[in-house]
Amino acid sequence: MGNNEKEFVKEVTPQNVDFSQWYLDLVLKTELMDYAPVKGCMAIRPYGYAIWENMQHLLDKRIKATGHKNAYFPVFIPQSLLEKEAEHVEGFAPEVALVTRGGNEKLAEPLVIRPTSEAIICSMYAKWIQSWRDLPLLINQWCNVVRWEKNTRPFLRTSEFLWQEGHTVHSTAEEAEEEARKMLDVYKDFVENELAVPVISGAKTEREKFAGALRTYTIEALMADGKALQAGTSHNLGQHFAKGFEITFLDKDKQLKYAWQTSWGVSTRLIGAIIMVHGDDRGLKLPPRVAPVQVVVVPIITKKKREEVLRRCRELLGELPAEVRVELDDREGYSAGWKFNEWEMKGVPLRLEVGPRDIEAGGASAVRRDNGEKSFIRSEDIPGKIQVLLKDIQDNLFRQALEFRESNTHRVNSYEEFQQLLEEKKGLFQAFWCGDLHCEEEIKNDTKATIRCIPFGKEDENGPCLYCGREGGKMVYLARSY
RNA sequence: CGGGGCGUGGCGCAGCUUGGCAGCGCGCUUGGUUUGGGACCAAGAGGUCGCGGGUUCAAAUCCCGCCGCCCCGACCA
Repeated sequence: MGNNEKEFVKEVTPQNVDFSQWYLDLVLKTELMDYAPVKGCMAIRPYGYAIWENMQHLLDKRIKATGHKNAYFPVFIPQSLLEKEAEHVEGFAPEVALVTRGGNEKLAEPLVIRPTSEAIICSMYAKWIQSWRDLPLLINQWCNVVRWEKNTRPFLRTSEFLWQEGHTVHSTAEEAEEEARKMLDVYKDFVENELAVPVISGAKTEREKFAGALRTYTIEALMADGKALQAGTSHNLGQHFAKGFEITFLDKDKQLKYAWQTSWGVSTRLIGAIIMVHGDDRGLKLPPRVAPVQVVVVPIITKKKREEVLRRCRELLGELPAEVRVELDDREGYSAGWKFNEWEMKGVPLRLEVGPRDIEAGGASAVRRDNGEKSFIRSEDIPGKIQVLLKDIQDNLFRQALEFRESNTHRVNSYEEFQQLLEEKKGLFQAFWCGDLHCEEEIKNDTKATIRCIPFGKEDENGPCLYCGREGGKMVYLARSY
């Protein structure tokens, strides 16, 4: 190990110098993305897309395991459809992209490029649902959406992004509520166990909820710079859209009723979360479960032992369990040291070094990305040990992120204390809030911090409102956020 | 949309004040020597200086306009 971190990573700004620049340097240098010629749009490069594909696979399994089926709806939404739910159109109007021409002809009605698909999907659901027997209807879609953003950042906020959106219809309010909560739990399980990102789940305030929803639930994560990130949302839409789109069904009691709905989504933003939760000055640290390359084998080639080393490396690939994503870096012209730094920057969880000395000793050297620990593994132990190490790295990343979050969560009792700590320490803040919109807005105006969520399981804890001091306030988490 | 900063080979920058052959480092290509924490030598390739006007014998450099990107705010997955 060298004595100076900077020797290892060139051209990536250190986090403590400029976190934002660190992030931007990293996404470009590691070839996760590149800027495209359209404002706020990016090309997701193969290395970045591979992370998304792994995430898709793992989440899609969970979505299907909870009874949902995938489908696809059009990217174009007739403008009039978007306008059928008042709050919804008001919320999204400022950021819709509109198509007014098709070929050489002006369109009779402009088409909105979907910012989210409630409108187009509800218009279809209205046709598909007549009876209680048609319910629940549980559909998910993987697609792109477009929101004309002013302030964009790779993965965190882009004009176009990839996501999944679930849209379900139920016959009772209770069932819709249960669904919205269940899918939030699915997200929490997915994000914590696959991405190793700890999240706090809870409800959004009225002010922060989705345009058109009855209630919005959220999972919130804390980034390494002390800012919070909304990592996923699940909405109980109530009957708002059902009424706007005439989604009705004849119930068992022979009454015609409006249906109850939910929608829920996570996006490529989660890639940003992985970067900002786990990364360090040497680059990305990808959780093994979603890393495109879990193990990189780096041959230490010397002139005399060149063929022997390469042969042993190729053998090793065949000995590893088939499910391990492994890559042999046998590129010529790059020194071993250069490759070490490159793969560390790209966040590969585990590196196996195979050189003459390792072969001599009957094994390979393993180096973990999460903590830099180096160990020698005998050849016969490699297949089993690799799996153990990857599991341990995954767990360790989660543990470290959780510890970071806990040591950066502060309980505050006064507004002055809150404002002071917010400047000094950043992070998440626990406090009480009376529920008044006025207090919520004043806090935001004063501090730039928002109420991230009203956490589940803390309903019994009550106290004086952070802002107005009124007793009986609910426990909330506050933070500055992305 | 307001405030600030920046646009010069792929990347990072110098040159601009005081107009006069478009440079440096890294990367890239080829050949050779190397390879246990970002190797070395040699020979090469690569630029409408963000875009459009203007001033001038002459513009990366001066003037006007526009565009893009980044940072900080208002709005948001």
